[in-house]
Amino acid sequence: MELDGEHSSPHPPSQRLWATPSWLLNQVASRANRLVAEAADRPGMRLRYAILAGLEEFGPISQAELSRRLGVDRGDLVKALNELETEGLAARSADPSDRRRNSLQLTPDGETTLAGLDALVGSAQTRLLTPLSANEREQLSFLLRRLLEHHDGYNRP
Amino acid sequence: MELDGEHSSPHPPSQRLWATPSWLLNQVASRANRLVAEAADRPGMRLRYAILAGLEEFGPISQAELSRRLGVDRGDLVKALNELETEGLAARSADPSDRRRNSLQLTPDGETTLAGLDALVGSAQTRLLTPLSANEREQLSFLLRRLLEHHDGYNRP
DNA sequence: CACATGTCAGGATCACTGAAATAT
DNA sequence: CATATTTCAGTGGTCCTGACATGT
Repeated sequence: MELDGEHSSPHPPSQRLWATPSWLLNQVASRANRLVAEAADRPGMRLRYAILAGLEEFGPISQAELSRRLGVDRGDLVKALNELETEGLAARSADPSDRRRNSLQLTPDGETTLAGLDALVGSAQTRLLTPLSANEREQLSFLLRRLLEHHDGYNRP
Repeated sequence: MELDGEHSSPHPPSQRLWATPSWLLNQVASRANRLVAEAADRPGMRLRYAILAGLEEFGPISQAELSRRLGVDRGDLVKALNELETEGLAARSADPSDRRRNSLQLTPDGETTLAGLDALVGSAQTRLLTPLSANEREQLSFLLRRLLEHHDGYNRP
């Protein structure tokens, strides 16, 4: 017996979950991550892109500072930077003014890689936001930024 | 030397990341998860809550159907149900019309547990959405639901 | 036979904790 | 001494893949 009616109905999600923003956020974030992952078919793209973008934008910066501004864990940053450094996309050098710190910088190869990633990530965004109008996309980003500002960004105080 | 100016500036995030919705989504989802986790100081809360809420709402249902409607992995559902069953919050029984299926149901204990979780999760939501007006909260949920509907919900076709 | 279901094993990313060594 | 930075080891949750036995 097939009982078709039970599993052919396409969508009915849980009203309770449908009404809780944190659930919606996680579900949508999950879809977004899938889109980014399949655009650049390499793992760990989110963190890599964030680091490269941050390095380009913030110039020479220490790891702790970068960690705070990106809202990324310091330990995870270490691992990612090890990879990026061996691939020649980022460089660590000693900070003369504070010998605890590494001074991080983007390499030329890192710049070009970042440019390529920009395109990939951008295409994933447009695919993610397909059902929304330009106004609605701006609204969404605006609201998310407001939330992020309030629950301020840093991992470790 | 303190170099105060470098790490006392509160916020400056990356403009590039600040402009990509998928990044914002992940960051906000992360904050939301932290709030839920510390409201109910037990791990694995998101999945447990989703299952209990789904069971109450969908009545007797098979695991595969529940997995689809919640957008949750089938394998992870098995593990979580094992726990919920040993704790007496959910019950598996044989579906007479299709002997492959388990018929899942909430126990009375599961109902009361769900009610308690509702309060905890709810308080986490209000804390998450603090900076937004009622209108804006509805807007946010609306937009997220639209995105979720478009990139439809199911894990496995 | 093809297909659905429940189950299990394992990998990969991500967020997080705790601690150590070094420097301020 | 207290604090900050880098680094490492490890945990747990979520997502995903592949496989298997069982039933339709």
